[in-house]
Formats: sequence, structure tokens, C-alpha cells
Amino acid sequence: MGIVRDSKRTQKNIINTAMKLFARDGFDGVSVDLIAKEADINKAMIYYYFKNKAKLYEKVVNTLLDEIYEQIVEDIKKADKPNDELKIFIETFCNYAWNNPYLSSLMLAELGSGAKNLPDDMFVGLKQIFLLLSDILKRGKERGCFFDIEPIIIHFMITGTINLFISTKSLRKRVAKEFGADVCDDCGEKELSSYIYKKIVKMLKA
Amino acid sequence: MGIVRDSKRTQKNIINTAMKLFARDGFDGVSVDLIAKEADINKAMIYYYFKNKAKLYEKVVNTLLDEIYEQIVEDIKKADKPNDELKIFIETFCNYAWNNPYLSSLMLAELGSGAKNLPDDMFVGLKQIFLLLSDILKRGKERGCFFDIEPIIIHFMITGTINLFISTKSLRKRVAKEFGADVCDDCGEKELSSYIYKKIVKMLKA
Amino acid sequence: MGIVRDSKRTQKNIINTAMKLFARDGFDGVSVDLIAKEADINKAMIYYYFKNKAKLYEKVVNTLLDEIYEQIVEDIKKADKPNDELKIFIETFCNYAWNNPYLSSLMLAELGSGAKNLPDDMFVGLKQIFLLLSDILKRGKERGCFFDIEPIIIHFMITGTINLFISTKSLRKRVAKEFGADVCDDCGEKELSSYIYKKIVKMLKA
Amino acid sequence: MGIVRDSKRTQKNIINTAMKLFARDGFDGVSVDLIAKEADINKAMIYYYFKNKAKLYEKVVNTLLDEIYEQIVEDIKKADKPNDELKIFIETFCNYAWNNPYLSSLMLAELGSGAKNLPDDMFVGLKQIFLLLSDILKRGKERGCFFDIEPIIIHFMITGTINLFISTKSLRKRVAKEFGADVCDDCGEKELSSYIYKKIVKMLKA
DNA sequence: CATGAATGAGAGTTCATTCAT
DNA sequence: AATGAATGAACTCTCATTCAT
Repeated sequence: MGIVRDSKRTQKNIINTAMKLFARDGFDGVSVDLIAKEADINKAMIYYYFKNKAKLYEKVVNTLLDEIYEQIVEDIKKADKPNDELKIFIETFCNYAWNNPYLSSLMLAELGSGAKNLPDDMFVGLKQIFLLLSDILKRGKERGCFFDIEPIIIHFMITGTINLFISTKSLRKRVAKEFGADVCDDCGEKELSSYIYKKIVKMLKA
Repeated sequence: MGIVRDSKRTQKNIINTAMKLFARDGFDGVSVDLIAKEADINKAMIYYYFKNKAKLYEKVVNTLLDEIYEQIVEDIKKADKPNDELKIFIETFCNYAWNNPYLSSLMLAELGSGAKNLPDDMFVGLKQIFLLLSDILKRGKERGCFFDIEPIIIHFMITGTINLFISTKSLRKRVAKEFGADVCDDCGEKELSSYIYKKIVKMLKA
Repeated sequence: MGIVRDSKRTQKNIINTAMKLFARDGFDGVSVDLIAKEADINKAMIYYYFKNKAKLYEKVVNTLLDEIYEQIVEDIKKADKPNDELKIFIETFCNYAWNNPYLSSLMLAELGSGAKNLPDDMFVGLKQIFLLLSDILKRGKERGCFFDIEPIIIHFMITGTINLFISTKSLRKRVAKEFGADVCDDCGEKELSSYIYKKIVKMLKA
Repeated sequence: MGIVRDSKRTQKNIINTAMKLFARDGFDGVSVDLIAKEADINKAMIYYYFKNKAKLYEKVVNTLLDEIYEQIVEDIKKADKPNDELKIFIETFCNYAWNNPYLSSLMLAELGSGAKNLPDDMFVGLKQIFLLLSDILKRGKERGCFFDIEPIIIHFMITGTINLFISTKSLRKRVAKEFGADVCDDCGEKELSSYIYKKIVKMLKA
């Protein structure tokens, strides 16, 4: 049993290390050697547990997508009105991405690349989150809260904006410092999500 | 090409080929060998003209950013009200990205990676476009057309959404086919830009 | 080798092969590909064990310098008078270089190049040998055996001459054959060392 | 006529630039591109004037060897005794090498490499200098001034020592600074040649 | 489960040399 | 006499992956 625990811990260790590195340098920018070294395990173990580099990457992204999906589903239970559901969707997504900035980089990388070779698991993970929002919007429409909705565009407006905002943190800092432009460089998570919610709601009104 | 010793043409050829490949497979996903092969030129010419792979990539992105910037600046001259300026900004950006889908992939790749090592030229290119929109919004605010604006967030809402919409074209097609979900898979360029403009304007009203 | 997973043996094999090739064609004249091919191992192993070509070169030269240093230190124990120490220094250096002609080429290459970027290890190796002779000369001076000594010049007179004599073996053969000039082309190791010893001793007398 | 002058000047320019670079970084360490750039001429000109890199190298070395040979021949006319001839040989060789440190590096590189593929011209150049000394020694022997001579070894003792001394200038400085060892780091040209002459003469006495 | 040795393909880059003008 | 464009081979080094123990 102790061994089983070790196995799990080793796998968690690999996934977490890989997550950090993949988010920072992209799939091709990270070598399996580096992951092994940073995780302080033998390289062959990665192949033992995950078969190959691509499968490990998939596992990493799925772990993130699953987690955030579960989180939103959990949080959304508290809501009863479409407006509240939308609010929680935005807040939870924003909160999770803010605290796991890897997610934003990885989602943008996947979607930006056209998701050419998107493995099925990841495809499902992304779709689930979209359907969650889509359902909220549809219910809102049926109840007369939201008007003239194009779910996929609204989805990109919300998640894309959050992802871009988070992954450009250092870039925005640089712009602010060098040019004094107003790029919200000291905005916090709450400000971001409440601004977006406020604007999206307004946008969806009759 | 071969014996067509035409410097300008060779360079254009390299840039165009590289643009297509970088957009499809990312910086690390494309080998210099492949670029040379696809452009039907000798690999060493790439180093002769662009010094190295990174510099070529930079040149490619800058070319796109410069072009779209010039285009917007040109088109926007026709407008006199902030609302029209905003409309043209969205339409031109959308039109250009639609016809040069490389731009969307490359912008998402750059921004999504946190633009860690963003070369100065590209930094300037990205900033210019942002400042263009930022100025429109500010003028609109002064004239009482727009309210409660956070330029950088609005910027991401517009450009990020367009970029994601364009670069996920095939992904959305797949979702539509396999699940029948409504993902605007047959939306055209005009519909996209007009929907976004309509929504953004509403969002910025008093 | 192939399936003989024997780390020590593989490394020795690489070092010996590289030694032969570097001495014959110089650092730049030998490709890592060739070393791998001649050693009958996979090229990547060279990087696995030695990090890069320069480090391998360093290792090769250090191996030789260390060996000859140890040999001289060992042999010199038998001597008690400065004259005998000098004799053994010359004989052992000559004997080792004669049987490892790589050393001569490599020493001349390093020193001749001005040792611009001499790595620390090699610097130490060369210095050690010089200090060995330097000490012999100083002791000889104190005991009244040697007079008017400039250690570094005497050092070059001995080791430089031996190195040049050995590394020009084939050149001297050619001169002898084509011009009948007297270039000691059939001198043996003993004759060389005894002639040099005789002359150096005379040179250092009162 | 003006064109002829230019041509000569261009060639001289190339040779001088190449000399400096070859001496500093060796044959393989210098690219034709660099030579062209440093000489501020078009690369193709090097091929136009010298056929290829190897031929240019040859020309460079021959130029040096010819110059020093002519110089020694000229200076030696003043001497009438073998002792004086030897003195002048050493002084002139030392003086020339001291003022053209390229020579030392290049000679050591050629001889140290075993002169495997030594072109005929260079072969002749090296041999001439050796024969010059050889004749001096033979005359000295016939007149009863020098005893027990092995010309080639004496030759290496003189020229090898001078070359090594000059090409290790910076290395010796480093040893002196870091270890305080006595390596003649502030010896001048005169001291070197007079010390060597003094010692060689003593060595050759009856 | 775990390790270090081994592999083969391919990446980016440089270079000597030639060609067309 | 001179130039810039072009070529092809070679070189150093890295990487994903597998094997033997």
C-alpha cells in the first residue's frame, strides 16, 4: 500500500512539474530530460507512467480542464437565476485561472494552434466547459434574461479575455512601466471578473 | 527559383512560406529545413537573409502586424464619430485576420506564451494596435459616447475573440458535426464583425 | 561495443579514439561524427559523457598531462643528485612523448595557439610539469651544480625541442630523402634524450 | 597602371588581414567571410586572387618565411666568424618573430601538426631557414669553433624556444600573476636572444 | 519500480566555394 | 575587377524513446 501511495505521489509530482514547464515554454520548448530533472526522478519513469511525451501533455491539460469543470459545476449549484449562474461561471473560471496561470497559457496554445491534433480527451474537456456556459445562456434566453446570444462568441469573449489578461501579466507590466499606458497592470482577480460580468450582462440585455 | 537571382523575391518567398508554416505549427513545430523545402530555396539563404530562425519569425510577425496596423490607420480616416471608428477598427481587424488567418494563430501564440522573450520590434507592433483602439475609446469617452471603459480588457474582448474564432474554425466545424452544438460554424466574416460591434457598443453605452 | 553497457569502457574508448584523432588533425580538424565512427559508438554518447566537443578535448589533454606528470614524479624518486633528476626528467619526458606522440602535437598546438582560452584544468596540468623542472633547477643552483638559469627558457629548450623533434618525424624523413640533409631522421629515443641531456648539462655548468 | 596598384594593394590588404587572423585563431578558426569582412573587401575577391583558402594560407606563411629568410641573409653578411653568424641568426630571428608574433604561432602550428599536408612552397621556406643555420654550424665545426653538433636539434632548440617564448606571452603573464612563478614575463627581446646565444655557444664549445 | 546506458533521427547553423551580372 | 546571390556539404548538438539490469 505504501508503494501505491509512492506511485501516486510520483505521478502527481511529474504532472505538476510538467504543468509548470509546459505552460512556461510550450510543448516543444520542454524536453523530457528537463521534466525528469526538475521533478527529480528518472526519465524512464515518465515513459513508464505516461507512455510518451504527448500523452503526458494530454494528461496535464486534462487534469486542469477537469478540475476547473468540476469546480464550476460545484459552485454553480448555489445559483438559481441565470444571472447568478453567469456570475459564478465567470468568477470561478477567473479565480481558477488566476491561481493556476498554467491553464490560460495551455488553453490559448491549444486553441490558437487550431487544435489540429487535439486528442479526444482534451476535445471533450474543452467542449464540456463550453456547454456549461452554453446551457446557462440558453436557460437565460428561455427565461427572458438574455437576448441575441451567440454562445461560442460569448464564450470566447469571456474565457478568451480572461486567459489573455492572465497570460499577459508581465507583458502588461512592461507596457505600463515603459509607456505609462493604462493596461490594468495592477488589477486584481475580483476586479477583472466583476468588470467582465458587468459588461457581459449589459451586452446581453434586451 | 534557382537561378532567378532576385533578392527581394527570394525574401518575400521565404517570409510567405514561413508565415504559413509558423502559423500552422508554431515556432518550434517548424524546422528551417522544411521552410527551405517548401519555399524551394537553399536553406542557407534563410540564414543569409535573416541571420537565424528567431529573426525570421520576428520578421514574419512584424510584417503581419505592420500590415494590419497600416490598414486600420488607412481605413479609419473615413470615420468621424467614435462609433464609426470603433466599427471600422473591428471590421478591418476582422477582415484582415479572416483573410490572413496566420495572424490570429501567431498573435495568440505570442500573447499566450506570456511574450516572455518578445523582441522589441514585435512588442512595438502589438502595442501600436492596442493604442489605436485605446485612443478611439478615449475619444469616445470624452465625447460622451462610451462609458466605464477599461481599454485593455475591451481590446482583448475584441481582438481575442476574433482571433479565437478564426483560429478555431476547424475545431468548431468538428464540434458542430459531431455534437450538433451551435458554434457558428458557418458564420462569415461580416456576421462575426457586425455581431461583435453590436455587442461591444451596447456594452459601452451609458 | 553496442550492447556492452560498460560506462568506464565506453568512456576510455572515446578518450583513446579522440586522442589519436585530435593529435593527428587538431581540434577543428576532427568532427564528432568521426570520433564516434572510429570508436564505433553512438555519437550521442560523446555528449552524454563529455557534454561537448571542447570538454572532450580538455579531458583528452588532461589525461595525457596527468599521466606524464605522474610518471616523472614516480621515476624521479630514484634520483638523489640534481644532475640525475634532470637526466630522469628529460629521459622520462622523452620516453613518454615518444610512445605517445599525441602529447607532442597537443602540447605544441595548445602553447602555439597562445593558449588563449586555455581551460583551468589544462592550465594546471601544464604548470605542474614546468614546476617540476623548475624545482630541479633551483635545487641544482642551491647545490652549486647549475648556473645562470632561466627556468622557463630551459623548459622550452628541453620540452619544446623534444616535442618538435617527435612531431616532425615524417617531415624530417621527407627532408632527408629529398635533400640528403642531416636531420637525424633515424635517431632513436635514447639518442635524442641523451644528446639533449648532455647539451643542457654543459650549458648549465659554471 | 592605377588599377595595377590597386590590385597589389588589395592583395597586400588581404594577406595582412589573413595573417593576423590565422595567427590568432588558426587555419580552421577563421572563415573566409571574416577575412573579407575585416579586410573590407568582397569575399569573391579572395578567390579571385588566391584561388582558395588553403592557397591564401600558404601565401601568408610563405610571405613571412621569405621575409625572415631574406632578413637573416642580409644581416649575416656583416659577420665573418661563425660565432658572429650564429649570434646574428639568433638575434635576427628573435627580432623578426618578436615584431611579427604571427610567425611563431604559424610555425608552431605547421610543425606541431606534423606538417602532414605541407605544400611544397612552405616546405621550401622552412627548409631554407634550417639550412641557413645548418651551414653556420658546419662552418663553425670546420673552423674548430663548434663541437658535437646535431643541426636539427640545435635548430629546434633555438627557433622552437623563441617561438614558444613569444607565443606564450599572455600565458606566462597569467602564470606570473596567479602564482608568482618565475617565467620571465617581463623579459624583452634582447634579453631573450642574448640569453639563448650565450647558452647555445657554451653548449657547442669543446 | 527504478536506473543509467544507448540509439537514431533530426535540429539549427556555418562554411568554402561558385555563379551571374 | 568587383559584387551579392546561391549552393551543398558538413558540423555541433539535442531529443524522444528504448534497452538491459
